Amino acid sequence: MDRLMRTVQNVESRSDRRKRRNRQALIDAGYEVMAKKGIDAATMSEICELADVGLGTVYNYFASKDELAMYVMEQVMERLAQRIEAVTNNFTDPGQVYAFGIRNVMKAATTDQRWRWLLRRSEVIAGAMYRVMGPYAIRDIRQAVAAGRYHTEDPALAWRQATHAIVGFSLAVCDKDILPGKMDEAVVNLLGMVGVSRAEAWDLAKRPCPELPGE
Amino acid sequence: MDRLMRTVQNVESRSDRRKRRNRQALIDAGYEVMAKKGIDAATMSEICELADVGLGTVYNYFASKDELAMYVMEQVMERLAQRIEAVTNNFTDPGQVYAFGIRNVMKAATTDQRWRWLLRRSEVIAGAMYRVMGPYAIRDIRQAVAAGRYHTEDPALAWRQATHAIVGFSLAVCDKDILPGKMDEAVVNLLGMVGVSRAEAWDLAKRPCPELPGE
DNA sequence: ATCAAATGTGAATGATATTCATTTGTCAAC
DNA sequence: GTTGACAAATGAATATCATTCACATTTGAT
Repeated sequence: MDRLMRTVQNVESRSDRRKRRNRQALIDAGYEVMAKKGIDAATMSEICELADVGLGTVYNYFASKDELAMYVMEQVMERLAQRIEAVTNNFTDPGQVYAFGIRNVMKAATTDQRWRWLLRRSEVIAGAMYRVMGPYAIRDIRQAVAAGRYHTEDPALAWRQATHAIVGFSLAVCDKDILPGKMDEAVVNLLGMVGVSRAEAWDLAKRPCPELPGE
Repeated sequence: MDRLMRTVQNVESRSDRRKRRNRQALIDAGYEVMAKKGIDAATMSEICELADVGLGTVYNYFASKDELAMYVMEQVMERLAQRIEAVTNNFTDPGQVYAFGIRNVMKAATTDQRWRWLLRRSEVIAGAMYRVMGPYAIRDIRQAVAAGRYHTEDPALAWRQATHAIVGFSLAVCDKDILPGKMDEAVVNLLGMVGVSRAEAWDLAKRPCPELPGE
């Protein structure tokens, strides 16, 4: 009865709390270890050790190592999306919001040491980026289209392609196949994908870029 | 002495022939098995079995399973690139060559059952696509820029981003997250990335698409 | 025919994701 | 406060491969 009450009233029991703690601890530990050694080299042992749970426990929360990796990526994306959102909230030019967003995703991906290893599993990180940041990005594209700044029929499609292109660029920068200075042009290319003319895109990419709030 | 002669005269000895056969048999078997089960699920055992060589032999030719996978991908790309080249040779409109190329890469990636599993390792397939098809694609972009049809400062950068965007699109189609009918628009987006206006891009994407020669 | 070098071989190794039989913790009911 | 049934945690044991390596075979110059 009590349990039912809690469920109905959405009150968290002790075990619910522990479950939430464990789950989060595993994601955090996963992030820590995967960022340090890469997804493949990260062992479940080390992750469980760091999360301070038994080796078998992780499988009560995630079906596989890959699923854990996916949730790790999603958390990384969610946090970045919210930091970007905090800044673009005040923007007035609808064309600049998306442009600013992708600039910052690239900056994080190419600059932050912790991202580098995660990029090696492109399809996982691009998938997480699509799912988690998509709602923000697609909305931003849509608004810019409504304002007549962008021209694209299907913002979701453009975003899908953009996520992979962003990951590809970041990966190449990390591998030193592309100089980081190319970032502006990479942004211009991505803006071209949503129907912005080359000249306008360069204008957007060259504008000063406000700092993101700290983590 | 004889050996030296052969080397100098570029004549293949028996063992050279065997080596070439083995290497090729391993790549072919790798393609076969990886296409059937995916790169991760493909075992070296099964690949060696199919190639009819001992389990240890593969390591005389490739440093690791990942390196073998890379060569498998490169071969897939090389063959496709050459089939595309055979058709675009006769094109007169410099803007259409690259457009035709990416259309066909996407068609192969989304249609051919054998590609599907390979897409699951995006960064490997995108890397192979960049390296192997890059010389053709970058040349095509460059010529279209010279003709005033495309507008981009760095064709290599655009191609780098395009490879990942192509893989991302194809992956999403295989996962049924995007309808195959979206391909034209995906091509339009990619053309936007090389500075083609939306209207021109739609024109290019809608043109009839000659068939590729058979494999 | 003989030898040294190159190449092939697959049983053994090592690393680690995943499973599962047990133990431990939780909480509603009495 | 005790109990019992259920949920969750645990880590030793298992299973699966990639990779290695000691040895066998083939090659080709002499």
